[in-house]
Amino acid sequence: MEISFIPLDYDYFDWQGKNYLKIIGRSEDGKKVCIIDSFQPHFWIILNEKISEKRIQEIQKKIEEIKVFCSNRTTKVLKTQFCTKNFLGKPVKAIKIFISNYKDAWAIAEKIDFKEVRAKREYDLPLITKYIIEKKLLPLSWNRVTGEILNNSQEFDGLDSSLEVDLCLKVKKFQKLENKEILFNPKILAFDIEADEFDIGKGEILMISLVGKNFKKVLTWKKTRKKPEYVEVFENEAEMIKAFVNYVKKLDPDILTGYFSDGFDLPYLRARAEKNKLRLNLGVDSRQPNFVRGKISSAKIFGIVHVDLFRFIESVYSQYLQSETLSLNDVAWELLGEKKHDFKLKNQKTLKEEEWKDYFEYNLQDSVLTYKLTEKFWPDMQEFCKIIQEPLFEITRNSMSQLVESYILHNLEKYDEIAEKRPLHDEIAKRRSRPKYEGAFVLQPKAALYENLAIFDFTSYWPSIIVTFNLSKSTLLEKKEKDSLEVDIGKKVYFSKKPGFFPEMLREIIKRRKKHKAEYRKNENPILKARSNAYKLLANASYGYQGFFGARYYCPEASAAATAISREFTKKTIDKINEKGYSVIYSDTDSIAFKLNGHTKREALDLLKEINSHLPGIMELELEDFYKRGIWVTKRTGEFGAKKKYALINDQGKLKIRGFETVRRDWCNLARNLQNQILESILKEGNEKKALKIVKETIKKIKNRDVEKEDLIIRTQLKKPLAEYKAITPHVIAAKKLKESGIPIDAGMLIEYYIGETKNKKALVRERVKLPDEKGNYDINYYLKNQILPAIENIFEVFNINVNELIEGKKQMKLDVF
DNA sequence: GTGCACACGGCAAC
DNA sequence: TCGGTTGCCGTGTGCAC
Repeated sequence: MEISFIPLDYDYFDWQGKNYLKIIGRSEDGKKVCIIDSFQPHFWIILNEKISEKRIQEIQKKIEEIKVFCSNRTTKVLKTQFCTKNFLGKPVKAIKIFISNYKDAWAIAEKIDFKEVRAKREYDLPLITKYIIEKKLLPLSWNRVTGEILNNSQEFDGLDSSLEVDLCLKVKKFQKLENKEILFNPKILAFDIEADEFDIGKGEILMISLVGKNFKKVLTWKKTRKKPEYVEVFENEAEMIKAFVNYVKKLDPDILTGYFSDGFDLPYLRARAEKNKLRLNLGVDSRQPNFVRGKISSAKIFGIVHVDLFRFIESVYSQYLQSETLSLNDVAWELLGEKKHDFKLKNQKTLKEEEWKDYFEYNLQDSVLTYKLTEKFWPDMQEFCKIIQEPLFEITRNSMSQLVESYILHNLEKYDEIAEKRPLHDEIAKRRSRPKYEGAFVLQPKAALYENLAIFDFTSYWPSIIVTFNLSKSTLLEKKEKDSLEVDIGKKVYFSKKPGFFPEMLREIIKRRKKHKAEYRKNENPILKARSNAYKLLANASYGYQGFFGARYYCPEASAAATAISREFTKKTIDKINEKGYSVIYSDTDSIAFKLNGHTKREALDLLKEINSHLPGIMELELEDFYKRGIWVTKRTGEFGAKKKYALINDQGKLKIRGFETVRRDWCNLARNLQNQILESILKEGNEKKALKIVKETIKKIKNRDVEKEDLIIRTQLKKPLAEYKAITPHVIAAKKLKESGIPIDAGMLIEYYIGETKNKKALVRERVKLPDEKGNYDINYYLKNQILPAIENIFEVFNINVNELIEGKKQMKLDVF
């Protein structure tokens, strides 16, 4: 039997003491297929260089006799092979050790104890990763698979008959179908639950919505007289949960998707199924979801890829979103232009008959949004999966640094490298306590309103430095060598000029990103965009990876060298721009803003060309944009210009605002909106007159108590459990108030409050905190002095105007007089 | 009691 | 365990005077 097959979900099992893979995917004609493949795992030991051939053979012979007994099985070494490989860029003598069961690789490695063994490696890779690297059955890629159909076979203890699939094949061989792009549209099913208690399992699940292509359903046990046609009513919670499982099985999706379903929906379903003595047998082998431990446990369902879209967005895309929170509502609004339905959750017992309809609608809409967002992110997930070569389940949950690491592991073969090991507990502790290294350069600006500006920035600064200067763990030298690169990072460090695999991989990533970006420009489709973007994200994360304490290829010297080199280039470039008759105003890391001083744009572009002709390697400076005006302000404390705070307007009238309160979510909308208007007015008009008028109107509005409460609410995130706070700040007080009113408080919650008026005018801010629902007058003085003033004071200072006087009314009187 | 410096905490820039 | 450092600024806190 021969089929075209695309792998979606990977799992493994033991049979007769050996490892087998069971991989679920689809055939070209849409059948759900499970293929079973054998796998002969191995790991490596690396030997000292001066070892004799005879001694190597002795060691091999002794290793081949090793056996371990654990968990009711015996695992043995099957064979060994002597090889010359590379490790951290250097040739090494190594022995490849094949074993019968990979789960015991660790135990076998522990039994190997010869003084000639320098290191043991690759016993700590996940089995599925190891399998994919070895056999190259890549996720989401089409393969021609030849095999034997298993139909009620005794082999593998009758595994095939327990699987709900159309076809089960025991693999003989397979081959990647190159140059054949069969379009694969996964069947997506989105779900969302509503429960009457927020704590997992504490209340009952009231309803479950399911949305697929041409499918919309809300399952409930609540009996209401009038209900929308998509609502299906069951006798009780247990029957509803059973129906949910049955629908999932019947609809047979490739992807079951939820929004924070790892942390809420699936754990809740599990808890309620247990309570009702039901099995949540969602897997194609009828297993229940497996909760893989982690900071948030990941719910894995065999044969259906459970995607928690929130986690993918959080780890991979959040930095590119404008949304102030990653709530479904905010993200859907930004990406789809749609919102959740307006519905204020309250206790179901007090819900009126007609309100249930709204509740059903609300529940359905959450699944609709999750479904649409998953469709929208599908190209991105797919491209990441293909590029990183890890299964979709892992891709959608791993952090960027893990994705970088997976990419490395799946590409080591080209360099004949043995993989480095993961750091263990003690090593991590040591790395975490390392002193910080110096970061990038930030130029102190002079506060003023400037006209006719340009900004240059370095293209992919960190990756281009790492590639150009060959900075990595494997190229770091112990001591100075002939023709090595010397970098001062507080002490002298040296890097080899012989290209290392990490910088070379990064070079390849950047090359591909360029290629796919060009392709996308010719043919704008979502797949090409996602592909180009995935390479970009991967390149950008590589700098952080080397400085990350959990990395296999951790190298703080490389990170510190990269920042040292960046400071040098940025400063040199600033000098050069100044020398050519321009005036540099500001610079942060990889960008430089300067005044044209009467030069034309053409001349500025010529300067850019000239600078580029002297930059080494793949380093490149590019034009970010030309700007009509820009404003920099002073810090509130001291008279120096503030860094990381500026606003610009380009020739097309588009604003670019950085660092100001306008873009910070922990300021009330009143202050943010006002500041935004002020900046826009000043940048557009070129003076402060109109802006001043807006300020006066706003102050009047505040004093007259005409401001809506929504605009006064301050939102601050609770970053850790309440009890851990040393400083009792206003948002901590607000969180305590919430808790007292019966709302569960968790780290990560965005706490909302406003500042109310009290008799004691000098009370601490935290003593004036009120929750949004609490009645009371807002504190006029607080909003004027602590919100409005800080937001605009420094902007007007540029024009020598004292806003404080305006607020207190002195100047206002004078102005009124004239 | 007031003024100051500093720690804590959150969030942004890159 | 689950990228990094730089920087701003409000609020709280402890100390000097």
